[in-house]
Amino acid sequence: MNEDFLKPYNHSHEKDIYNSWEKSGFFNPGNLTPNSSSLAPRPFSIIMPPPNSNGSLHVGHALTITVEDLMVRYWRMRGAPTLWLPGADHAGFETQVVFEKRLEKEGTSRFEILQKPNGREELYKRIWDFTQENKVHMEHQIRQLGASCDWSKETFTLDPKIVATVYETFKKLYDDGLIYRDTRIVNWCPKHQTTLSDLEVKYEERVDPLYYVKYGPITLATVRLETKFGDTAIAVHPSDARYKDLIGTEIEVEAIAGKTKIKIIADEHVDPTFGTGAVKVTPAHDADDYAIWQRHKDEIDGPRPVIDQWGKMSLLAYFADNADVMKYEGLRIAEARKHIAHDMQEKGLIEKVEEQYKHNVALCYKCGAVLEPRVLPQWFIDLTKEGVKKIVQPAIDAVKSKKIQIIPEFQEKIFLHWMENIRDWNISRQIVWGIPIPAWYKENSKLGEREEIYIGKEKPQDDGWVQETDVFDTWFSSGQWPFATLRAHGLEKEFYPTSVMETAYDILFFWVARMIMLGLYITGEVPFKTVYLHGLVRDKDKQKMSKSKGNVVDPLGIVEQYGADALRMALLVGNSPGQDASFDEAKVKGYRNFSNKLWNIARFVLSQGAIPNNSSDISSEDKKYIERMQEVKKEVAENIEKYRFSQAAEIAYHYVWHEFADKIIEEKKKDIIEGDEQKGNSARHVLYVLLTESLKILHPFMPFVTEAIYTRLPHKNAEFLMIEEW
RNA sequence: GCACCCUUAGCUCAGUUGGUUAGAGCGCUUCAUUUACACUGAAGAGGUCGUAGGUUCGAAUCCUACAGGGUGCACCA
Repeated sequence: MNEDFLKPYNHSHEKDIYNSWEKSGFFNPGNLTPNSSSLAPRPFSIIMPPPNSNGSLHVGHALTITVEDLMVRYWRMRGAPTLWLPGADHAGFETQVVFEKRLEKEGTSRFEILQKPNGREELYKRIWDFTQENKVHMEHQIRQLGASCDWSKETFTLDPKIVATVYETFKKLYDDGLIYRDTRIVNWCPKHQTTLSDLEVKYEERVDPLYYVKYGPITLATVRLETKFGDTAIAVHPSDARYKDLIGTEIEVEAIAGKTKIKIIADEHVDPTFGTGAVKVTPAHDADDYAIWQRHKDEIDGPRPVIDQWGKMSLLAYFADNADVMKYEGLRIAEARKHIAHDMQEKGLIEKVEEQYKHNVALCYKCGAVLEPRVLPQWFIDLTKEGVKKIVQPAIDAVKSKKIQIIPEFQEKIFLHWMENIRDWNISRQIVWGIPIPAWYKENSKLGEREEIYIGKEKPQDDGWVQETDVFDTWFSSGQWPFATLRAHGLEKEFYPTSVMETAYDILFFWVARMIMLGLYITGEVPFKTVYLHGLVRDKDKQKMSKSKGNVVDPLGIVEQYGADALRMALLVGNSPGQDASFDEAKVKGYRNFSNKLWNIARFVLSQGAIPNNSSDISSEDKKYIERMQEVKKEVAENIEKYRFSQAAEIAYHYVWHEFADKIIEEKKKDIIEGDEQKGNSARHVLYVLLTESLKILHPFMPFVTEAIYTRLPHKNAEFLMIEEW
């Protein structure tokens, strides 16, 4: 036995194999020569979802890499010009949150740094360095998983060419009247001091007291006592008999602030069955109330903010002279609410309290802070203006007409439902880490008025222009990723639209929907023909992996222990699209054993003397074995092409272990030992053929061990199994 | 509130145009014992495919209702 063909199979040479692949240049489609199976090669391309450059890869990334590499290796062997373009995402808000945690540990904060002269530049530079470190680390990890992606095309979302494309898109949207800067009530995270899009809001059920507050002749129910200082009206349903006579009048109210007057208005959106059927209207701190004000602008005052950007009471503007109110100044919301409740109860202004009132609270999806709605000028993409469904409708049509196929199919309904109810997209973020919005405006407007705007990086000639300091929502740039990356490398013509977008279902709206909309808007074509959505990888007990639970599986630790091949198989088998999977190390171990099984098959077959071309004298029995193998190969190919990866992997696995190894080898062993020369040679031939074909069949799933064996074959068609003809 | 997904072996899950004895990994039982491979082989136990109806010659698979688990969207103070 060859000295380097030792048992058991040692996966520690995976790195060497990867290096030789990468050095060969065959990850780059420009270096591939079409093989004979590719009579009419259609390009196959995948843009890798760029991992966030703010940490390490998790098992979900490993699944992404596995599934994509499987397709890429398969199509490469089929002779298609195959491009897999890797990248990394600066991941604006998310990265800044991670970095701010680090600053917290250092005993400082982003706000402290921003106070310094050039603080913004310093902070940006530090986060830049942080992401570049992570990026290098992640690239290394992606290699360890065996990803046959074209590193020469690697792209970062902040590369100058990408930023230039993002600016062009923004300008075009603006020129088409699809971008506006306007004052709206938006989601504000008081911890991280930025607005968030509607998608970045998570709702959580909380139990809070519901206060029934006396407003003169009316009693109304509210949780948010502390916003009462920003009330500008009371609203009731127009047909509510209880309040009919009061509608349109001003009532006098005894309150903490002393005697005040407040107007009663009628609005269809008030539910007469809730509470007392009357609702206080606080346009500055509630989205619904803001909407009510917009419908009654002529009758009542607009937003009267009494809570500041840090979530503290800010009453100076309206109550400077009122000591009874000013004593709450600077208190946090929760604290203020308690004090106010106490004081109002003392004054007999609270009729009753429903202590166990269940309601949903809006939280920041990333840090869990309670969001405070605020009225602020922000940049929006108009996705709803009547007759301007320039962006949304083509995306809906593309999916409905199956120009884009979504796998699994049920996700299509979820996609369409969201798209059909889409709202305008707030793309401005008040953070430093991101692509600056290239705009200037004149600060001469009041709430609700449009101001003069100039789009461009350079300051306009005349005076009075203020530069925008907001940056884009990360998803605005990553939403352009397929065409932006291909353009940056001059590959749009050859590879756009891409073949498959493979990612987790939890970013269907965040990312996939935006890519479809922006891709169609800019290029007129879909960005990809198929969307394959994999499920989330949970831990052994079906729990979501998280650092705080301490159940995060490090995929690279698994790779070190069992090999990337084993991890890949474990992630693939039993995994179906759109369905969450749980990660079990025992399963990985099982497929590690399979690597060893394959290795030993090869050791045996090669030790018998490999006969590759035996044109004559193959027994009819052996011919059947080859035919059977061809069937299996076809089945595996069909399943891969239909995106049934689990099936494909299982068929390949079952064939190689339980048919080839367990049955055929045992049979042929007898022929070699007991049979005559002809029978023996026929057996040697069929074993060698089945071995080489098994290597091909398994290569997309288990690239390392198959390549390691291929290297040791006495007869080869190609330099690498990776570029063998399927 | 609306929608979607899941419910199959002890555990985690496959099972895609409805069709013979329902599969995989791990676990379990018995046997084999130095073999290409113990990271092994052979044999086996274990399933009313959530419940109740329906369609059909035939249902884990299609339809309806219900129950339990989960997710998304919306949200009325």
